[in-house]
Amino acid sequence: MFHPLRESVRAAIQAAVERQFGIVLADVAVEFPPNVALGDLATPAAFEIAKRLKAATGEKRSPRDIALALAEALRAELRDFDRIEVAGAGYVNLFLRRPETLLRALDAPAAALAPRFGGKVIVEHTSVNPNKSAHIGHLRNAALGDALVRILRAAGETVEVHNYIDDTGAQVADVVVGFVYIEGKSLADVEAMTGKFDDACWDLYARVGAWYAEDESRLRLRAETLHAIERREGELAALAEHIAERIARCHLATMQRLGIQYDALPCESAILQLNFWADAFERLKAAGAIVYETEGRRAGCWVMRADPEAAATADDEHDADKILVRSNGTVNYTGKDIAYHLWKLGLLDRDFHYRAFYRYPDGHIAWMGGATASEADSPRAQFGHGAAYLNVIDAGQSYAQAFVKRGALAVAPPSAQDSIAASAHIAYEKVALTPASCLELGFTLSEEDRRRPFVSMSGRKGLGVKADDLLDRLEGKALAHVEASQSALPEVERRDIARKVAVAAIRYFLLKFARTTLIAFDFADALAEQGETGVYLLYSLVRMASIRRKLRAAGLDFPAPAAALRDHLAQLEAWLRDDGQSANEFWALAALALRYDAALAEARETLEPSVVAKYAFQLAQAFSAFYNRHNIRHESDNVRRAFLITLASLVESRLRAALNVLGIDAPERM
RNA sequence: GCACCCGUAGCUCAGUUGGAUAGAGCGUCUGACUACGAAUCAGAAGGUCAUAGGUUCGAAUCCUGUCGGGUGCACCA
Repeated sequence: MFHPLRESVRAAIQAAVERQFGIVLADVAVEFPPNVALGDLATPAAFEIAKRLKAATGEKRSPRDIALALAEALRAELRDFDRIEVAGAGYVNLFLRRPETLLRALDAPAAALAPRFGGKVIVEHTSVNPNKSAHIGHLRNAALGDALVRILRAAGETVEVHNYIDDTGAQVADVVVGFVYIEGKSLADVEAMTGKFDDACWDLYARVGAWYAEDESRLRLRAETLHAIERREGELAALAEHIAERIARCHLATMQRLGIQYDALPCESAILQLNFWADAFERLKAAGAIVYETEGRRAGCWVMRADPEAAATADDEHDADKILVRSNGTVNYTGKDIAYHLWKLGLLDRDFHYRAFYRYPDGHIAWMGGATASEADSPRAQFGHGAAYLNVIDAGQSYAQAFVKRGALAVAPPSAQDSIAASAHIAYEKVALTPASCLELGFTLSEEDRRRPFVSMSGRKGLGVKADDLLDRLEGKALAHVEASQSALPEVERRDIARKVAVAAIRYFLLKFARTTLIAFDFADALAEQGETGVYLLYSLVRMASIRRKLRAAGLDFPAPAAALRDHLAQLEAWLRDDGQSANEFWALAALALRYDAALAEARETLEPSVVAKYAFQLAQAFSAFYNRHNIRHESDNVRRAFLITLASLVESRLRAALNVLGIDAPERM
């Protein structure tokens, strides 16, 4: 509710300022005061106006004087407010009509935002190399990406979710090498393997790393395997395909445990076979985005020029320009990535062939984008052609991602420039391990590593926290709680509750940090059930559910019918009024709940899910305090009880909406 | 060499486009359960916002320098 309100206040201020002072304020700060006793919205615009007036006309007018005039103008303009006051040196504070606002909000949706992107947004996330188990770092990527998808959808956007499968890379080749040259297995042997395949590959991949280190000439086998995979020849290629598909399925299953689904799984092998690059190459050349080097050490290469500023910083060691086509005529990774992104935006004439790869319990299908048409299973699958893309990729790829965007902008027609400009690399820092976590995992650390604040995970060393293992531990912990507190429930239900608690715990843990904050993973923190955790959030909703059950058992309504309150406006007014000393706790709670849409809007604007995570925790905290101070069930005054129920159900609806956007689902009990 | 990210309470982190008294969680200390479930709540102690300048009516936030930590700048993927 506060989002549109804020926008209308912003517009009113701009209009009033232009009319009264002849100043056009492009950005007007309309903020939430520190507490509701200072108003529901406030603007420090008078300070800015004073500065601009002085600069333009030399007229010196005090901010407070300007604020008084502005407040007067706003009073005539804005009708939702009870009063508009000037405070301090020049703040204009706006106070809502509390009873009316509360009653009106009961019928309103949690959020109603206008789409920001001009069409379908393609969000790519997860994109784990399909050669071993997913670990906690991959989980951060997926949790961020999925939350972003949910935020965008809640904000009215159309979203398509992609998970890129790099099925032809060195990492898959390494596992092939391990199976064939270390374990002496054939394709049939590998196909016959039972047990958790991704974990077997996890261990094998670490062994391959050590095996190469023993004798570096063995790296030749990787190169040979990579070539075989690229040519799609022989058993090595078939084995690679088997591994990649099987591990991709493992990853989808892991993510499914968290409730994360995908629409399309474009494969790198298809991009190569269908020769997306050929189209992209022509377009980039035609657009003048790349040039052919005829001299110097990069003679024979096609490169994308760095912008002039960056070019000036080039030295002997580092060129600023980016090579896309090597002197032997082959395209490199960045070039392929540009081609892939031109496809995402519908700027290539080629397309994948789709087959149903993974069916979710709810019937949703993840379509694999491959090179060959198969059966008739994909006639309606239509992917790509996005108006914009958002890539959830770790911050280490910022440099390459910048070139991808430049390539897309260079090729896109004028009509698509704006939406592509809105496309972005959603960069995030990785998850590292605290030295204590490494020791807990059974790894021995060097003296140097032991002293570091954190240690990077390494698939090659087998050092990392596997996603499924962590989820298992979380579920086990939650189950122990549930068995103690809900012993009457059947086991199926207890397990379902434990699963929901585990998902809430891990998702909140990964989303409460801002994207650019490096997470030093610590088992104690991740497994915590107290304090700022997903478990705490669930507990708030479980308490509401409990209240609802008790009230209904007593024949009372939850939520209370709004009609029960409409006839008692004076009473409501009294309950919601500040006491003169401090802000009113009821109104503070209601106003916080009504800021849900503002939090959602900010998260969408900044593409930062932690905004919603922090908001949800704050709201849950405020509700817990309210819960402890006021006993709803034992309230004997019918009207007051209806009032308390109304507040609780308002908080419940916004808290549930916030958790939904974070991918957290609350059980009825826990 | 250049670019990007980070430095805020003992620890882990938030901090609304520059605004009102810098906030949470954990940990420490003091209290509150025969319960609308204590996986909770109330309270206390704890900060020179790395550092030195600058801009501004106003700076944790913007600019510059310095220090410390991380990452990137391959004819690798």
